[in-house]
This record gives sequence, structure tokens and C-alpha cells, in this order.
Amino acid sequence: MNYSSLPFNRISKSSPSLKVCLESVEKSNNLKLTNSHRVFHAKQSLFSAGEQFEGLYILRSGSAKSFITSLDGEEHITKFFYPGDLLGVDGFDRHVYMENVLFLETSSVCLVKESDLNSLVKNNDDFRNCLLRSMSQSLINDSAMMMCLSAYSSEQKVACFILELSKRFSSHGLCGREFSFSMTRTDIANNMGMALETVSRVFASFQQKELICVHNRQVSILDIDALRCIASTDRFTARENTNLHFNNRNNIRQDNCCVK
Amino acid sequence: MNYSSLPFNRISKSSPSLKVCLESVEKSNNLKLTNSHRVFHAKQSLFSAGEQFEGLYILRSGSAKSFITSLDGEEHITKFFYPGDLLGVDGFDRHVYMENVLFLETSSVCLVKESDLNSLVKNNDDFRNCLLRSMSQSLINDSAMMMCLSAYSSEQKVACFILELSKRFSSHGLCGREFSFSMTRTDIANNMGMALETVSRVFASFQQKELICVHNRQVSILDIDALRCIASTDRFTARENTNLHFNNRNNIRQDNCCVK
DNA sequence: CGGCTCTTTGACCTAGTTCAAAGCGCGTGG
DNA sequence: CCACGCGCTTTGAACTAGGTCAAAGAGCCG
Repeated sequence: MNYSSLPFNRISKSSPSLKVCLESVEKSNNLKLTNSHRVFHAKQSLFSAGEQFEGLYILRSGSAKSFITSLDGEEHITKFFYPGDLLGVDGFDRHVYMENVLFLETSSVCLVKESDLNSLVKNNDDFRNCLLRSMSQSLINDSAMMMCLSAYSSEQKVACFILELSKRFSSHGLCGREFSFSMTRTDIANNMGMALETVSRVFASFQQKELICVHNRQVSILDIDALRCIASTDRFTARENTNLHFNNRNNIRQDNCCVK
Repeated sequence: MNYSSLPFNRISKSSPSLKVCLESVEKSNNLKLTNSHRVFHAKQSLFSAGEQFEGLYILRSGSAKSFITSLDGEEHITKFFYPGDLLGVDGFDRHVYMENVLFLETSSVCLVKESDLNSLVKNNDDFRNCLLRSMSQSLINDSAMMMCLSAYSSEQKVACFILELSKRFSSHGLCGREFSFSMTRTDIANNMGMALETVSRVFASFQQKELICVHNRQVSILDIDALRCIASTDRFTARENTNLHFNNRNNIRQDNCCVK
């Protein structure tokens, strides 16, 4: 997939992409980012909590997850990253990265070194706005995520997760109706604050209701409106049509499924 | 309480306060913030989601809460604010505030208008760094909060909540061992993703174990190490000494309590 | 004093976790 | 090319932490 063919103007207006911003900066200014591109493979680490802050990374392709570790060693996945996303913003505060980042698949990143960063933020209006807007957006997303974690039922959580992924993919010009995710069920469960068994059961339940179709990590959305409805329905209404443990008796599977 | 007497140097190094930063900027530059101070009372609104972005607010005294509303009208409190905190950063993205802010008690804020903001970020290194660090810090806090919401038991959540408040108060030069909070049990429950009854029960349980002492909204911490231990203990260990519903039979109350 | 909101406490109940075991897909090495 | 092993996923059955419902107390203010 060639990203340069995407309608970036529209995207950069609705949700700023530093990647795009940088590309324009790179062309018009004397900034050289050519040596700062690197490729990583699945399970490789970009940086770990405690490491010296070296600058921001922009994910160019692939995907990654960030996680923090509690005092007792438990890990929590805070976010999944897709092309255009910014990595390492948590390092501004103490000049030390506060999160760990692992790649989920073969990916490439571009480093904006701290030195370049300072002058960019200072002198380049576009870049500065992009950065502030991107951080602002992250804070808003965090709020939504917190609400999701604290108040949503399992079905709502999974519906939100799928819809969010769909949104991500389509905003990058990919198909938002049919895609495959790069994280495991365990990752999803950890990120959404539920047990992996529950994730599995909700997927099965959604499939049984013909809202989605899942094979391994390939998903296709069959009824996006129903998903949106579940995601935005309060718990009392949602409860009526929910019985995770017992509604998957008459297995509906590969048969009526659109992906093969 | 006169904030100007606080040891701000130390604070601004460990965790940047835009308030302090602004004060120095105000003195050394030609910036006028004198007309931008306003006082609000409990339950008054600073701004609501959807309103035009006018700039950032710095809380000078008092306290506030921010909340977002889900599609079905449910509210979720995303954060509580104390003096020195920054309000309105969520407006950078779309030039519209994305959250609602209500004051919990009589408070005063200082508005940094958008016009001033731009030149400050552009030209004032201290301010720019303060802002970036503050936003970075918020993102880190959000991560911690998400982990808390998604993986912690009720006791862990409440322990974290109390410890966080304690940290906040002592970082502002107030007593971190004995303070009163300005939010209701319902607010705490909403923010921490639990039922208000559970909050009440955990408080009772902590009091019964002589970790804290609560009267209405006045708390004093009796055993901060034990609280820290609870907050950082994994669920398996924590479970052994937990039985919220039945361990408050022999009521221990005002008798052995340090606040009267 | 009456009415209000907030908080506590009790009793019950269920959504989702935990534990256990089997199934599946995929890469590796023989 | 098959067999084995390993990591991931699914499914079942039992259990429990915490939510929900209900009712009573407590503080506060006009």
C-alpha cells in the first residue's frame, strides 16, 4: 500500500498527522530526516520505560503497543499504534520514556531527534500545531478510554474496540469493514480490562448474532450499525439481549460467513 | 493559605506548574494577565463540551472536576483538578472544548487567551517546556489511571485514590496526612469505576483496619505504608484479607480516631 | 422543623473471572 | 512431507467480587 496516494489533505485537517506534517517540513526546510528511519520486527522493542528520551517517533507502517508496569510487575497495555501515530510523547516530562513500546509486526518508524524537535516546535507553526493537536487528541482519546474501562459492559467494550480499529483502518485509506488485527486476544483483553476468555466469548457471541465474522485475527464487520448501537447503549438495555455463556449452542460458523 | 509562600522552585523542577511559569513570564515580559482572573463557586461551570476554545485556564485555588458524556447520556468524571492544574488542553485539537468542567468549591482561575498562548508557546522557552511537560505528564497519569481502572480491585482503587489526593495536597505545601476532599462519594465512585456503595464500604473497611480515619469528607491517613502496600499488591495477595461485606461488624468509630 | 442531598448498611444477585481442558494453526526439524 | 511442540484460542463449569436494590441514618440549610 502506497501511503503517498492517500488523500492527506482531508485527513490532516480532521485529525493532524505529524507524519504528513513532517514530510512537508522536510521538503520546504533544510531538515534532514533521511537517516532516522528504522525498521523493526514483531516483538522487538522501540524503547523501554526509564530509557533516556531521544525524541519522538512517528510510526510509518506496521503496528505497535505501549504498556506500563505496575509496582507488582503486572503489565497494562495502554494503547495500540498505527501508521501516522506518535510514539514517545510521554518522554517530554522527565526526559525519560515512561512507557514500553513493542512492535506487533514488521514496522518502520522515523525518529525526530530532540534537537530537531526543539527548533521545529519553536519555528514551524504547522509542526507545532500538529504536535499540540496530536497530544490534545490523545488526551481526549484517553478520556473516552477511561469511560469505556470504568463503565462499559464486556459487549460494549469489544464493540468499541472493533469500531475503533475500523475507524483507524479506514482513516488510513484501508478497508474499515474487513481487516485483520495484529494483537492477540490476551492483548485485547489486557487493554480493555477484561479476561481473555471473555473477549473470546464476546467475539463468539457477536459472530453468532451475525454482527461480525472472525477467523483468527481476520475480522469483517457485517452489521456496523448494530455494533454502534451496542457500543452506545446503556447497560440496562444491553442486558436484555445478553447471555454470553449459553447463546452459542447452535454453532453458526464458517457457513454463513463472508470471509474465507 | 498564601500560595506565594510555597517552595515553588522545587515543585517546578519535579513537576512543572504553568501557574508559576506564568507568574515569572508576566513579570519579565509585557504580558498582561491581570484582567483574566475569575472566581467561581461550587457547581458552576467553567466551560462545556462543544464550546468554542478560548484558551487555557490555570486553576489558582479551589478544585474542579471534568467529565465527558457518552452517547447514551451517561457521564464519566475523567479528572479532578487542584491549584496549578491546567484546564482546557482538550480544546487544542478542534478549537472546541471536548470536556465539561464544574467547580467543586469556590475557586479562582486565570485565563491564558488563545492569542497570548500562541506567542507564549512560540517565543517563551520556559512556557513552552512547561506546557509540553504538563501535557506529557497528563498522558502518563492517564495511563496509570487506565491501568487502575482496568486491573485493580476496589480496595486498590480506593487506596490509589487516597494516596493520589495525599500526594496532590502535599505537593502544594498542604498536609498530605490530613485533608478533606471536595467531591462526593458518587463522584469518587464514578471516577474510579465502581459503585458508590462499594466506595463507602471500602472506606469503612480501611477505617476498621485503622489505615485511615474518615468523617464525612475529612480524611486522615493513619498508616500510609499499609495503603501503599494495598495499592501495589496484586489481586491474589490482596484477596486474602478482603471481605468487605462482613468485616465491619464490631464497629470501630469516632472512638479511636484522630480527627474530631 | 421539614425537606433535601449525601452516606451508610444490609441482603441478594449476576456479569464476568478463574480454573481446567481441549482444540487449532503454524513453524521447525527430522 | 509429516510429526511434534508451542503459543494462541475456544469452550465448559464453578465461583466470587462487586453491582443493584432497598431502606434507614446523618448532615445541612432555609
